[in-house]
Amino acid sequence: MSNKIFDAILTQAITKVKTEKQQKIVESAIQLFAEKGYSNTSTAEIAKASGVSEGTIFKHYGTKDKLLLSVILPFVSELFPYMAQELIKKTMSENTTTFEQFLRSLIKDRVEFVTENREIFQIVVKEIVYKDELKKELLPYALANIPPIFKKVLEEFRERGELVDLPADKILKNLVTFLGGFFVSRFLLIDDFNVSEEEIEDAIQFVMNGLRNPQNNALE
Amino acid sequence: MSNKIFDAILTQAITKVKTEKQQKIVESAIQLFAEKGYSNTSTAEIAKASGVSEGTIFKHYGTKDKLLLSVILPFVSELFPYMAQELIKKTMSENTTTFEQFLRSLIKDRVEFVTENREIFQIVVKEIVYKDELKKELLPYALANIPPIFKKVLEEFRERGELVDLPADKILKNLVTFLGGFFVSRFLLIDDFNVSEEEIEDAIQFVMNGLRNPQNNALE
Amino acid sequence: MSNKIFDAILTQAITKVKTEKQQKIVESAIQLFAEKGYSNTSTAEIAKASGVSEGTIFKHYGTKDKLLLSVILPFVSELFPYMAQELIKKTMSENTTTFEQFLRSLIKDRVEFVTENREIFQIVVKEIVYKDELKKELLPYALANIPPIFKKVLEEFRERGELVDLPADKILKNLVTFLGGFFVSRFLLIDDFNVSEEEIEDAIQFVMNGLRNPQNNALE
Amino acid sequence: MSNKIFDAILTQAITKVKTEKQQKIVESAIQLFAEKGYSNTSTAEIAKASGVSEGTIFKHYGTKDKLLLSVILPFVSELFPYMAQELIKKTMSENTTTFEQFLRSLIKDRVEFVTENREIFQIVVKEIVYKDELKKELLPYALANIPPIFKKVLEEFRERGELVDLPADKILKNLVTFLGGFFVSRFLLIDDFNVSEEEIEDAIQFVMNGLRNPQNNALE
DNA sequence: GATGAATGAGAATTCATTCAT
DNA sequence: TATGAATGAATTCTCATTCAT
Repeated sequence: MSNKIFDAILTQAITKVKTEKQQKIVESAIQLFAEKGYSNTSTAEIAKASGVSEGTIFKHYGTKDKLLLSVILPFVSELFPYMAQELIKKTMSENTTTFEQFLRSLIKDRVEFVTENREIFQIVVKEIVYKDELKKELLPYALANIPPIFKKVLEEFRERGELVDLPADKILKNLVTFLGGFFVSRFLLIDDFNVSEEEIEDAIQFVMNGLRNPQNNALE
Repeated sequence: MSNKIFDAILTQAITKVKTEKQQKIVESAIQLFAEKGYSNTSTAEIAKASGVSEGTIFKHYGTKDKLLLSVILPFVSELFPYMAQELIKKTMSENTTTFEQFLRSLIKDRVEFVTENREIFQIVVKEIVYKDELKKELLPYALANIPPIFKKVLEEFRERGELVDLPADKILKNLVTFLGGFFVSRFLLIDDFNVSEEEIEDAIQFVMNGLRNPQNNALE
Repeated sequence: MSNKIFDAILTQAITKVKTEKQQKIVESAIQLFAEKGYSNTSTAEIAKASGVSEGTIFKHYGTKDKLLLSVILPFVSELFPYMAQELIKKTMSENTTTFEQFLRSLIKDRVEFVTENREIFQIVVKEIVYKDELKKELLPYALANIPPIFKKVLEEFRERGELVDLPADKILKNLVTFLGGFFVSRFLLIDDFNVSEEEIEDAIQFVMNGLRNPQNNALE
Repeated sequence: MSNKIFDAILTQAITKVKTEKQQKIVESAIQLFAEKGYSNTSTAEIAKASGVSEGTIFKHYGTKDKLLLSVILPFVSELFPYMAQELIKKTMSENTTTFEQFLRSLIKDRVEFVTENREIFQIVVKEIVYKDELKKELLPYALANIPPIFKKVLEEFRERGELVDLPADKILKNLVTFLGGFFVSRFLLIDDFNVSEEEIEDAIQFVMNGLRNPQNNALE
């Protein structure tokens, strides 16, 4: 997020002391954006939902766009760097000596995080899918931050002999595809209020072993 | 799609002879909706892009909403039932005696189909993600059509001893999660102009075998 | 007016066939802008005054700014080139053998023109004074068109021995200062409905006895 | 300026002790009004430019309109009466025995004054041109104060045989037209940072040779 | 069937002004 | 005295939709 405006909005959103009304504006905005999407939510609705005049919204956030960013940026800016740090920590930690343990820990941790921030997660995904500008800002940022570290982790585990003998790139691609599908389907398509332990275990088994019957080794 | 309006629009969209202008309207609408999203595309833009007056659009489609459905419905109404049929056919076909072959055939076939209809695919996904009403209409429809047949297919292959010994439900969930992630990431997030054979093979290997090193059988 | 947008608006304003409502919009805009100034006139007022919905105004003119230009540009684009042509014609004409005759003819002609377009004249002057952007567009344009030709004319008359022996630049500056003051004071400050012959003659005498070569005593 | 509100604002603006913040408010207001015009300057801008809260502005000045008057009135109320006094003094003074000397002295003095108060001059002219209400207040006031005294002065000089044999009214009209054009063009249209001696002399020569009695050939 | 002028409801945004602290 | 949060009316502008031709 090299963009200066982004930085300005972010620091303001995080550091600035918020009045009660501002709190309510952000809360209402989060709820409405998550539910109906940014484009289908009017500032009048937000104002009404938060018991505030429209003027107040613009006094504090300038434009509807900046309001969206004020909601999104703290989330994404926490999501990714945090992930990066945790990835490394988990790899090294004693509790995650195997890749499977690492994966379990990662999924559980992110499920918890997204569960807590379900609505913002929905907004982010919806707008990345819908607003080209946002996609163009956020996607490169995400791609620049996560994959490199993830790849290192994967290489580490592969060297330990735990992973299939494929380039880390390829492993990463499929893993991210599955995890992306997992989070989006659970937290956006089906508004699943809690992802069960069992479901997580099933996912882990799928990632680790695939669908092939282990007894049936006749590779084609 | 129990909805009568849907049916009416659908039959009209499919059966009715289209004038040249109507063709252009639909083409332009598809392109613009795919690019900018339904909410961010005005009828004025569509009119301009298709070299037609705004009046004409409404003469033919009544409302902007119906225009969207005229674009989407033929696609989804073809996509899902067709898939169902093919699924069965493929399972039974001689060329797809193994699950892996079945999977390969399925993915290739759908990649081809979505590649050809990339823009409508993008519209459908975007609006399912964005418009709750559409999600509520299409998702149940899709869930009612695909999973049951898919489950049958999976059970068939499991009985043949090719698949891991888990309930078809669980297998299905993870498989769909991955395939959903695959198509959305390739055709929507990254506007990939052609998905390579290699990429497909990698995906198949991932689904079939997972990430675990086959040499390392130390199950935890 | 090198600006492309200006050209586009100008040609559209001149060539495009106007509906009755458009006529009324322009008429009302002219009257209100002249009376209250552009900044102090709302599009709602214009809509009301012209018996049209606000939407219609924007359908035709896009923005309030473009409406202003649609009103102003035909006037200025006619005013200056026309002036240039006339200036030369008058100098050469037999009826204007002396500078005084030339001056009289010029003033009368422009008085007539501005009298007919009094309101637009007021708008132009007001906005040049008030809107920096417009001043920056229009002033250089005016300065590039009028002075050079004017200077030639002055030099011609000076060579004929009719004018004081000063650089044409200096003569021009003072002449324009006076004429500018004349038109602005009569048509803007005091909303004078008709400038009398007598007043014009007084002005001419004022100017002449300043510019006339004292050696040249041949009073007409 | 018969208006009581005007008087109240004026006396307050002149007599009341100003806090530092008030000083800054007025300074910023002057600068912004001069640059962008009253209508195009928001109180928020003024607040920001002067490092003061918006509340403070309204605490002190009540309305934006009154702030404008607080800026303008001290200027005009000083400008005109002062001019009147000076006019008489100059006529009688020994240094200004001729009309030309009087004119030179007058122009130089006013050029100096306006140079020092360039911004307020710009505000006054802009708003007189733009705001009908202000024009209706100030113009009659100016017309009631200046012309009568000016006329007396002109009559005095005419009786001395220095001026052309025309009614003082007519002389005045053309003189004011030229001087008005002079000040407005130099200090508003072209933001001339200093009007040169030479330019002033040229203007005087222009005026003199129009007004000077041709029988009176005693050039200074 | 096609046009395009016209609409009016609503969208985002601005702004002078008020008021509790 | 000074603040700045809050307001609501007004402003520019958008847009799906209607309708006479």
